[in-house]
Amino acid sequence: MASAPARSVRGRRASRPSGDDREGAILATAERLLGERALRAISIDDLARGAGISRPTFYFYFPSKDAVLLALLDRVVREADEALAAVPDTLAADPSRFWRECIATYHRTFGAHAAVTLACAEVRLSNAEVGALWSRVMESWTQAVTAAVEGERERGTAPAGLPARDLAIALVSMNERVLYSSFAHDVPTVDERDVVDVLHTVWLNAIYQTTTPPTGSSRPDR
Amino acid sequence: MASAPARSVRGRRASRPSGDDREGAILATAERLLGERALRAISIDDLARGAGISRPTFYFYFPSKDAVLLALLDRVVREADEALAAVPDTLAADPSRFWRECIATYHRTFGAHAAVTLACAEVRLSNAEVGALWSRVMESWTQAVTAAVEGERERGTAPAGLPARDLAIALVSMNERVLYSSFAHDVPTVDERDVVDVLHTVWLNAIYQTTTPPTGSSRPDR
DNA sequence: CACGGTATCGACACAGTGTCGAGTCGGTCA
DNA sequence: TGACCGACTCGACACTGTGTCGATACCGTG
Repeated sequence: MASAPARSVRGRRASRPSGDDREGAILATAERLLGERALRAISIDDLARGAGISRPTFYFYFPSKDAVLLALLDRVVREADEALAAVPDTLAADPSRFWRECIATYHRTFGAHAAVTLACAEVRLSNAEVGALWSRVMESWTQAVTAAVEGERERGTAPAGLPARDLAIALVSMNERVLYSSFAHDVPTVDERDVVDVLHTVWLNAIYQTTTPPTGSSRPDR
Repeated sequence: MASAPARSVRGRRASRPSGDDREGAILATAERLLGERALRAISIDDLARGAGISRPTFYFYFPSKDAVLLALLDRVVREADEALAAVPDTLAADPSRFWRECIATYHRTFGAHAAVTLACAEVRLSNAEVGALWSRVMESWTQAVTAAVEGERERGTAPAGLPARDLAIALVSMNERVLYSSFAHDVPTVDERDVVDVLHTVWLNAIYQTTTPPTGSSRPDR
C-alpha cells in the first residue's frame, strides 16, 4: 500500500542508472542523512544530490520528502511484522517469556532503524499517511495483545479486570513512549539496557497482577 | 524625508495600545487559532494580523512562532503545578484516591488546554526550548512518583520490585502517551470518559500488584 | 529511423521567515 | 518649549525551500 508506485519494468543494463537504482539511492541517502540530522533539516536538494540527480528529478520518483520517509517506514514495519511472526508462540507454556520476546522484538527491530523511527514519530503528527501507517502498527499490536489477554483470562491464568482492549492500549502506548525516549536519549528515560526488562515487568503486573511472573523471567538479574 | 502623507494613516486611536496588550493579543490569537489548525499551518502573519499589528512588529514581541507556543505552554504548566499542589495528600490514608486525584488533575488541566498541549507535543520534537520545558514537567512528575512509591514501600504498603524510578518513568510515559491520544482522538485510543480510570487501574496494579486497590476506588463503576 | 515512454533539468512562481533602516509617538528634562 | 529618548511600528528586502512546467535527451522497439 505505502510502497512506491509499481511502474512497468524499466530498461535493463544501460549506460544510465535505472530508475530503480535512483529510487534506492534516494532511500539510502535519506536513511543515511537521518542518522545525522532531523528530516526537517534535510532539504529535497540534499536528497537529490545524494542520489546524484537534480531537485526536479527527485519529484519524478517521490512526490515529497515525507513520501520518502513513508517508504522507509514501510520497510521497517514489514521487517517488524516478519520478526514478530517468527516469535514462537509460548503463551501457554511460558507466558512471561512470550511477552518478553514480543517486547524485545519490537525493541530490536525499531531500534535497528532508530533514525527512521524517530523521524516518523515526529512526522506522523503532521503527515496523514505516515500517521495512518503508524496507527495501523499500533492498532494491530493492540489487537494482538487484546486477544492474548482475553485468552489468558479464559484459561484462568490471568484475572479479570480492565477491559482487555483498554489494558492493551495502555500497555502498547507505554511501550511506544518509553521505547521512543530510549532511542532519542530523552529525559527522563530508562537505561537503554533495562528498557525491555522494565516494560516486561510492568506488563506482567498489569496483566497477571502478580509480583513473580507465572514462570521464571528469562532475565531476572538486575 | 519627504514622507508621503498618505502613509501615516495608522495610529488613529487616542492612546496607543501598550506593549502588554499586544503581547496578550498575540498569545490569545495563537491559542484561538491553535484550536482551529496546527501551528505549522499558522503563519506569523496570521498571528500578527490577529493581534492587529504587522508582521515585522510581531518580532518586536516574540523572536519566533515557537516562542509564542513556549509562553503558552509556560502558562499551562504553571496552572498544572498549582492544581497539583492543591491535591490533598491522602497517600497514607487513601492511596488509591491520591493516585487517582493526581492523574485526574493532569488530565483536567492539560485537557482544558488541549490545543496548546497537542501543539507542544509536536513542537517539542523540533524545538529545544519547548522540549526542555516539557522534559522538566515529565521529570518533576517522575520524581514525585518515585518518592511516593519509595514511601509506600518503606511503609510496607507496596511490595518491592522494579527500581522505583524506572517504574515511575514507565507510568508517567504511559500517561503522557495515553492522554495525548485521548486529546488528539488518535487511533487506537481509550474512550475519553474512561482514560483516567484505565490509567488509575494500571498504576495501582503496577505499584501495589493487587487487583483490588488498598481502599475502594472512587469510581469503580464501569 | 522515427516513435513513445522514461528520465532529466533549467527556470520560474510562490510562500514563509527574518532583518534593516526609516520612521512615529508619548513622555521627560534642561 | 524644544531637544531628546526609548518604546513601538512597518515597508521593503534578502534568503531559503517547495513544487511545477516546458523543453529536451536517452533508449528499446516496431
